[in-house]
Amino acid sequence: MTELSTMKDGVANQAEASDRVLQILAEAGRLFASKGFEGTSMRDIALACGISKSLLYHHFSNKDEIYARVAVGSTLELYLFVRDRIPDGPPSQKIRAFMVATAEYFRRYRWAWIASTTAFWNDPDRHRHKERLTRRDRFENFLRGLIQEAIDAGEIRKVDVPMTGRLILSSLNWMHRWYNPNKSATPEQIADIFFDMIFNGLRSGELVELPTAEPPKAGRRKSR
Amino acid sequence: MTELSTMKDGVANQAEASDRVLQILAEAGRLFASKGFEGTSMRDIALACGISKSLLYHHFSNKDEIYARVAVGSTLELYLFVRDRIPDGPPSQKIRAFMVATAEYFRRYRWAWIASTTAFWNDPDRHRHKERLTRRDRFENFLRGLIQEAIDAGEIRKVDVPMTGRLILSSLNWMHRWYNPNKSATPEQIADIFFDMIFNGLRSGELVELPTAEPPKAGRRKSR
DNA sequence: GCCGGGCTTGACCGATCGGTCGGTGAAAAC
DNA sequence: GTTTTCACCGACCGATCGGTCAAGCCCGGC
Repeated sequence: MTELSTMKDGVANQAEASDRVLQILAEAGRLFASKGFEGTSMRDIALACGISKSLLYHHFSNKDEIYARVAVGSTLELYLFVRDRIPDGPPSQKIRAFMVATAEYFRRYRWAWIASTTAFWNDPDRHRHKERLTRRDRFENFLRGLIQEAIDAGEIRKVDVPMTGRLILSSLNWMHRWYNPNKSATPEQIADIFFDMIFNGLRSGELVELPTAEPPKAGRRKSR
Repeated sequence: MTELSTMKDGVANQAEASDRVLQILAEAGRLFASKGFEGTSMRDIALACGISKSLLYHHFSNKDEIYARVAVGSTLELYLFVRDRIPDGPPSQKIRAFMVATAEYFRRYRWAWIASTTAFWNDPDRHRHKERLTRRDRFENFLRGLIQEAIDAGEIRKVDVPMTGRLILSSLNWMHRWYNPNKSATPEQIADIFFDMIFNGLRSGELVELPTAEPPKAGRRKSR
């Protein structure tokens, strides 16, 4: 039921869906995330929802559509979710906000996130696969824009932009494999730690402001 | 056939296996990696090998055993493979070597790597799951040891060791999702770039040697 | 009363799943 | 020359897969 409520208020294009549909999407997402698409049967989903298998076909035309609503339907939302949480300010802090917002999305829509980032990454459905890539590209290009912005502003050095984006996204995308909601920090805190490590580096040594650089931002390190 | 030869000379505990067994493991690994465990049928594997389905059961007792030989059987080897490629020298360079060696393993045993890091990550088989976790822990603890070593030597600042390990492994573990063998750099080169980003940081600014630090190592950045 | 229309169901379908079985043919062992 | 061994195959099994269908159930409007 917690899945249900968090999904309702977050994923915009599913706002008008009935409770039953939201329940099915929540349970299906959880199952897809834990057992994969092929490993999850329609009977499994029906059993988890406490309904008959036939009812699934009353609300959805087939298994693919359920998956599409779970995984594909929320990929666009990720971009919108994150974009709306980027504050005005120095570009490097926008990157930090990008990472924290992505982590928040992961925490709130965990099963949909896992299903969309792990299962079906080589989708046999050509059209849907293409659409997912388009949405994914929009999300990644947004990050690359922030990185380029930070380079232009002189806040980060002239690194390879796509490669930097991949490093940042890797740290976030892999989180679901080791994150334990009962232990350690929140996803947002973890994203903040990763930003610090990637931005400031692990290396010991004094950091000295460049004369041309903008005024110092929050969270700067002065070595140990 | 290339899969076959690379697998034969690399994965030690499969050295005595017949060509047919190696062929099955290679094709099965490729299929598991692209379609997942549940999404790959025994008929698929047999067809890919150009043999009958019955022959699979002549060489393996069941589908699980094939998966175990593909994924679990090579996880220990990853640790040994990487350990043997860590040179003597400054701890930070050991970390770099760790990343490069892991990337080399990824390049050479790509399908086994993908199968072991993606499919079946919540294994219904309790015993095998536990064994995989043990092997995985050994690999990760080895990295954490290197990180602690670098901290003790004063080469990297006092960061959270497990979290640092997760950041480094994330960058490597996610590589299979975007790496294109026909384009861009080799996995080893990518690992080197990631090490530079994580070790030196993205941040602009002059780095000044600490007086107590050891003599400079290769690859140091002197700002932009 | 009763009637129409969504929500819900169990029985059922053809296809495919992992796995088994008896048998073949050729080389190795005796 | 006979027997044993072994890689290999086609036919087949029960179970489960995704999906269909006709028929009930429930409930507000008449």
